[in-house]
Amino acid sequence: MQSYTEENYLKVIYHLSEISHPVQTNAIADRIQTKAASVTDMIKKLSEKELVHYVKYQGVTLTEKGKLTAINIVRKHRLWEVFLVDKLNFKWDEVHEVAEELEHIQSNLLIERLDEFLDYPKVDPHGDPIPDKNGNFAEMTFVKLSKLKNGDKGNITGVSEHSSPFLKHLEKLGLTLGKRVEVIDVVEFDGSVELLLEQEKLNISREVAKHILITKN
Amino acid sequence: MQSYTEENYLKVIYHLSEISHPVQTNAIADRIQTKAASVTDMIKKLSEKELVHYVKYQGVTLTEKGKLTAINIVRKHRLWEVFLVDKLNFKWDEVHEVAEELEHIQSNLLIERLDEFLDYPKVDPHGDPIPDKNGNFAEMTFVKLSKLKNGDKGNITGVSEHSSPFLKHLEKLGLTLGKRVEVIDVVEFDGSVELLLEQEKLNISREVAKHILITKN
DNA sequence: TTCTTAATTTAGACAAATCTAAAAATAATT
DNA sequence: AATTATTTTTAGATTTGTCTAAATTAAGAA
Ligand SMILES: [Mn+2]
Ligand SMILES: [Mn+2]
Ligand SMILES: [Mn+2]
Ligand SMILES: [Mn+2]
Repeated sequence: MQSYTEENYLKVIYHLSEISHPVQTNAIADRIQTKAASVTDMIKKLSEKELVHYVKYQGVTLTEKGKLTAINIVRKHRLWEVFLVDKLNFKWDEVHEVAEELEHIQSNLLIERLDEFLDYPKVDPHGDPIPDKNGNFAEMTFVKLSKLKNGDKGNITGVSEHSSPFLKHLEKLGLTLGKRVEVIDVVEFDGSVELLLEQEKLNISREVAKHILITKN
Repeated sequence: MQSYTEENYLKVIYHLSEISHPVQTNAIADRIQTKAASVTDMIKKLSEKELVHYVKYQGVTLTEKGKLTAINIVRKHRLWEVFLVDKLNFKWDEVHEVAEELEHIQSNLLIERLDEFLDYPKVDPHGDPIPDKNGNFAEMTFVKLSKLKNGDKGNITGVSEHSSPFLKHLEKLGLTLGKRVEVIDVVEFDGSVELLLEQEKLNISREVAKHILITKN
């Protein structure tokens, strides 16, 4: 059994592992809003417990045990987010903070029943895949909207930025999960994207386009 | 904002206040599974924050602020218990431990939405009243089954013991919330109670009868 | 390769919550 | 009222997670 804090470290290391191997001390410190010295202390503790593999001055990688623990926290986080949106009518920009707390509730029965109650959802409100109880993900294949060419079509199936301002912005533009879009033009000058959304023309900045994930078809 | 631990102390002091005024150090220590010395330390801290009124060697009472905080935790605890039973099919003896964790989740929006989702329940799975968001309880008027006389009739509307073995025992006997019972005889020898439950005769020990709460009618 | 900068770790301290053992205050008995 | 027993508080230590400041290592530039 891990503490609330240890769980947060494992989850952050898990997410950062998708970007760099091994995960560096400062990267963790930034994410967790703490100082590098604190991270080093915690890393040593996680290493003692064989949840991470640690090489001094190099960084950490999750052990199999650590990875499974982290994935389970991600599973809980995402299931709770689905619950908040589907059952309690939260907006997709309101769920993350609460899920950060709920993900630490310790009860396997609770999470299995919640999964069942939600009818075994495969993705969370931001399009992120929900691992099953064994830690297996359904493979997702999306591409950044900013990578699409003129004439490319597809559906919005995810976002790579979860901040409330960004999500609210998308909501206002009507760019929500499941919506079908077609790229009309990529403006050469600033990289902004002209697109067609339900018969309406729309222009979004390159910065926004980068964080919208599309499944082409 | 109070810590997880402070919240637990406030809740325990609140419950113990129904028994004794002021609440003594050892009573708290017993409930919270800690030592008297630790309780004294925490009491001082809560006193600093003006959540309790503390007189050395006498004990503590909740201030208005402390009482409201405690009631809010009780509200959350009981709403979560309703959720677990009504929506996730937990048994009434399985909810308490999980609710002990869920009650500390910090989000007013969450708890108001949960209340709405559950259709504003007035009592929890053990018959305990759920305070509204202002801390007001619906007045409950029940009497211990052990206090009933021959011929008295009423409905089971609560239990004063929440342990899993006790609740499972009641479940097995069919003595669940809402059931109508009639006292046929109170056995003089051991105080056990003969009662009628759905045309069936049933004998329960005095110890069990003490913890079943009845609304007479 | 040597110097400089950046990243990381160590050393020592601190706040929160707990504990044990000892001291002090209150309550109960003789 | 004096003695004994119980309850409560203090003193000092411990664990977890954090911090600042200083020392160390690694990486980058000249
Ligand atoms: Mn999230
Ligand atoms: Mn999400
Ligand atoms: Mn309970
Ligand atoms: Mn209850």
